[in-house]
Amino acid sequence: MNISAKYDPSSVEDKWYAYWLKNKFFHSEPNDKEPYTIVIPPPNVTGVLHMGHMLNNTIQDVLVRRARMKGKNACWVPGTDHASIATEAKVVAKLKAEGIEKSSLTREEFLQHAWAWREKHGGIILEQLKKLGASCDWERTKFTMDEPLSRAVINTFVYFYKKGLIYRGVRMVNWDPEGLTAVSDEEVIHKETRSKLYYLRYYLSENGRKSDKYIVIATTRPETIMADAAVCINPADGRYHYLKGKKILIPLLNKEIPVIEDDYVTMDFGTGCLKVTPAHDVNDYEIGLRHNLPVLDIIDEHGRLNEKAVILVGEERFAARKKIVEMLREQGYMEKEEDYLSQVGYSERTNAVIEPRLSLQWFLKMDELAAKALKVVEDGEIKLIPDKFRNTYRHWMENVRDWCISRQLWWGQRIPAYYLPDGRFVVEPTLDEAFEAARKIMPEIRREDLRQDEDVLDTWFSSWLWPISVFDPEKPGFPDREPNRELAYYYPTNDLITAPEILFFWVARMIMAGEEFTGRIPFSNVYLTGIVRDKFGRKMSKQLGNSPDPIELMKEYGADGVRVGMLLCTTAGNDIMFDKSQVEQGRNFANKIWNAYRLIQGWEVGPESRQNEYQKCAVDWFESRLNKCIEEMDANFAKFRLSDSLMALYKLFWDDFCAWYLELAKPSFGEKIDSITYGATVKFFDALLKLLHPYMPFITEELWQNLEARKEGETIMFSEMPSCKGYDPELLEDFEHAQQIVMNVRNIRQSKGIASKERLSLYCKENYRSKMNAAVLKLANIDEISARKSFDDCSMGADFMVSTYEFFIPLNTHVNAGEEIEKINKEIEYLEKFLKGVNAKLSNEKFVANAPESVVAMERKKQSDAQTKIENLKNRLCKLIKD
RNA sequence: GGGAGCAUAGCUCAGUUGGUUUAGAGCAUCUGCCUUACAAGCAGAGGGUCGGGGGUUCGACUCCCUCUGCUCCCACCA
Repeated sequence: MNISAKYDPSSVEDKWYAYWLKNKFFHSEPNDKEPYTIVIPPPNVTGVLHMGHMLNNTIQDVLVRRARMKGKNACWVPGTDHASIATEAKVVAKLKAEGIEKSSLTREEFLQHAWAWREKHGGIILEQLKKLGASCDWERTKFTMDEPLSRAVINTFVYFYKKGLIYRGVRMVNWDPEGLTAVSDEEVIHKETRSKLYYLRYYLSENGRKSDKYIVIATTRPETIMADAAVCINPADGRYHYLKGKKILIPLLNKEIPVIEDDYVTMDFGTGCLKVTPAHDVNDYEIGLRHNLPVLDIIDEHGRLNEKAVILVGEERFAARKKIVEMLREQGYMEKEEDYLSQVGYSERTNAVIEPRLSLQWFLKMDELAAKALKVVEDGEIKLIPDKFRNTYRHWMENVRDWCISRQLWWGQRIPAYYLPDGRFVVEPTLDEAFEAARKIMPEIRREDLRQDEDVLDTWFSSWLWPISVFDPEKPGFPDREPNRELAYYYPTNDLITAPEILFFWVARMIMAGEEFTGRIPFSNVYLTGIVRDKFGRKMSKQLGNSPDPIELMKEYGADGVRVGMLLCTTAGNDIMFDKSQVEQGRNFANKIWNAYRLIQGWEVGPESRQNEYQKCAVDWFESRLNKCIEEMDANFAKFRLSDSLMALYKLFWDDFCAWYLELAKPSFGEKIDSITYGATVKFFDALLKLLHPYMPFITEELWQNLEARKEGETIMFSEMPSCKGYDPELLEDFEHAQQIVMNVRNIRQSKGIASKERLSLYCKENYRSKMNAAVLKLANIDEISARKSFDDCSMGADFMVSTYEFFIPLNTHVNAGEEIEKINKEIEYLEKFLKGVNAKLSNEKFVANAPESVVAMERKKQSDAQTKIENLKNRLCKLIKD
C-alpha cells in the first residue's frame, strides 16, 4: 500500500465505494434480525447537492452505519421528490430559453419535455451522495412519481374523498401570478416591503350623485378600488356614526357602495375607515361573508386587471397602481400619500408578489388528522430532537387550517376527479372506474364526455406517504389491507433526519398518513438539523455566493474530512456556522489516523523482544481508557449528541492513543517490537477504526483492510462495533497523575532550557504510590523516581505538585529564586482565598445541616487538600528564601 | 401583535433533576521545536466570573422576575 506521509483520499474513496456497491453491502432484505430503517428526506429531483444535504445525509449515514455494526439489519431508502412547482418552473424556464412557451404546448407535450428533463438531470443529486459515502440501499431508489407511488397518491385522494374529508370549495388562496398556481400559506414568504399608503377621498352619495362631503380612506392598493364592495367602520367609532345607512361613491367610477359596521376595523389605524374588497384581500373576504357583500373579481390569473375593472383593463397590477394614482391625483381624490413599510407576501418559488385570489380548489379537512398527530408527539411516542420543537409543533397542530391540495400545474399527480358535462363529478382512481360511476348518475354518458380535473396535487400530498409507499405502495388508501412483507418488516422506521422548516409540511403530515393508513406512527425519533450558515451567520445562498460546492470541497479535503468538519460543530436543532477551517480540521484528523497507521505498520515483531515495563503500563492503561471512552460515546449517542460523541473519539485517538499510548508503545529506534505489545496495539487500532467508521467510512475501510490480511468480501462495515467491557478507575487516575508529572517535567525543561535528551532524576514524597511510574520514566526521560521523607536536604532544583503530591527535580542549574518566589506567593494567595470560601461554607451551620453528606464531605476534602497545598508551598517558600 | 428559543473564553459550542466545576472542549492565539508516523505535526503557555440588574436558597452558569440584544415560528391592520 502507498505509505506517503500525507493521506490522499482521492485514491481511496472511489475504490471502496465501488467495492461496497459490488458486494451489495448496502442492500437490505427482510430477515430474522432487528431492522433499523431510515427513509431519506427525498431531495428535489432537479436538485443539486448543497451543504444542507451534506449535513443531513452525513448524519443519516452515521446512524445507519452504526446500526449496521451493532448487528441490526440496516436499511436506508433513497429517492427523489418530483417537487411539482420547482421542477415545473425549471422546465418552463428551460423551454423558454429554447424559445418554446409553455402555453404553446399541450399537457402531454409538456409532460414529455418534463420527463426528458428528469431523465437527464434527475438524480444527479443521488450520484453526488455517493461521493459522500452514503450507504443507501440504491436498489430501493424511489421517485415520488414512479407509477406505483403515484397510484398510491391517487388512491389516497379517492380514499379521503369518499371518507368526506376532501371537498371542493371557493377559497381565497395565495395566487402566484407568475407560476400561475395557488401556493400554500407555508410557501409564502413575508418580506418587509417599502410601499405607500394612499389616503383617498370617498365622497358621500346623494341619491347616486356626488355630494361635497367625503371621508378619507387609507389604502396600499388603490388599483383595487373598483372591486370595493363596502366601506367599513367600527360600530364603536363615534366619529363615523353619521355614516350609518349612508351610501358612498367609489372614486373615478362613482359607483355606489354601502357603509357597514364591523369590529374588525381598528379605529386608530389609518383613518378608521376601511374599504372592503372581498375579492382581493383575505380579511375583506371574510368581512364580505359576514355581511353578504357581492364579490367582484377584477384581477385575472396573470395579475392583470380584467374587464370587470371597467378602467385600466388589461393593465398589470403594479402598472395599474401607478396609473390610477395619477388619475386619482388629477381628479382631486388624493388627500395625501405616506411612505409605508409593510409585510408583503412573496412566492417562495418565483418571488412574485402573492395575489390573494378567489378560486375553486380542493381541500383536505385537517382537524381530525391533526388531533391524532398531535397526540403521539405530546405523549412522547414520537420524540422530537431537540424537544423544544414540541412547543412549535403543538402550536401549529392546534391552529391548523384545511389543506389546499390542488395546484394549477401539470407536473404531478393529476386529481382523479372526472366532470360530467353538466358539471357534476365523480372521483375514482381510473377513467374506467370513473366511467362506471358516472353511468350510474347519467346512464347515457359516453366515455369521451368525461373531462378530468386539470389540476395536480400538492407535492406534499405525495411525500406524506413516503415512509409507507417506498415499501408498500398498495397500502395508502387502504387501512384494512394487510401490509406486504416489506412494510411489515421495515415499518415503522426508526429515525427521521430533517430540517425544522418542514416539520409541518412534511413531518406532521407523514404522521397523519401513517396513523390513518397503518394505524402506527411512521418513525420514533425526529432529529432536526439546523440551517447551514456561513461563518458570518448568513444563510448560504446562490445570490451571496457563500456556499461552497460540496463536490469541490470533498475533492479538496476528502469526504471523510468534510463529514468530520460538519459533524464536529453540529448539535440538533442549532444552525451550524460553517467554515472551511472545520473541514481542514477533519482533513487533518484523517491525516493523523493515516500516520498513526504508518507508524504501526512499520513495526517489526522480534521473536526475542520482550515487553518493557512502560509498554505494559501503556497497554493496561489504554485498555481502560478505550472502554471508558466507548461508554461515553454510547451515552452521547443515546441522546443523539453526535458531535460530542465524535469529539470524545477524536480526543481519544489524537491525545490518548497517539500522544500517549503510541509514544509509550513504540519500540526504541532501530529495535523490534515484542509480540504482546504489537498484538495489543493492533487490537486497539482495530477497535478505534471500528469506532471511527460511521463518521469516516473511507479511511477506516482502507486501513482496516490493510491492518490484517482480509478475504475478498470482508468489510469493516459489518464488523462488530466495540462495546464497553469495563475499566479500572484507579488505573486511569494513576495514569492521569503520571501525565501531569510528565507535563510538569517538560515544562521545567522548557523554562530552564534543558534538552529533552538530558536525563533527569525525580524525587517524590514517600506517600506517592503509582502503578504508572515506568511511563513517567520513559516519557519524561527520568532515570529513576526515588521516594524521600523530605526534600530539605536538596539544594538546587525545581519542585512541583500534582494533586497534593510533591515532587522535586535536582538540577545543577540555579532556579530563578525571585521568579519562583513570586509564582509561589501568587499560588498561595489564590489558594488562601479559595480556602476562605470553603471555610465559610463549612462554618455555616445551615450548610452543614442542609447539604447532602457527600457535598459536605467534598467540601472537607477541598479544605484539607487546600491546607496541605498551602503548607507545602510555604515550606518551599522558606527553603527558597533560605537558599 | 401572539408564541418559542438563544445570550458561557477571539470563534464554534458543552455544562444533563442547583452542590465532586476553584466553569470545560475543539479551533484560533502566543512560545519553543523539521525529535527517526505525522509542520495537515510535536512540546508547552495564556485566555472567560457565565449579556445587565434584582430575587429565591446554606449554596445559582443552572430556578424566578426584569431590562438589553439576537434568532425562529405564527398572524398579517387596510
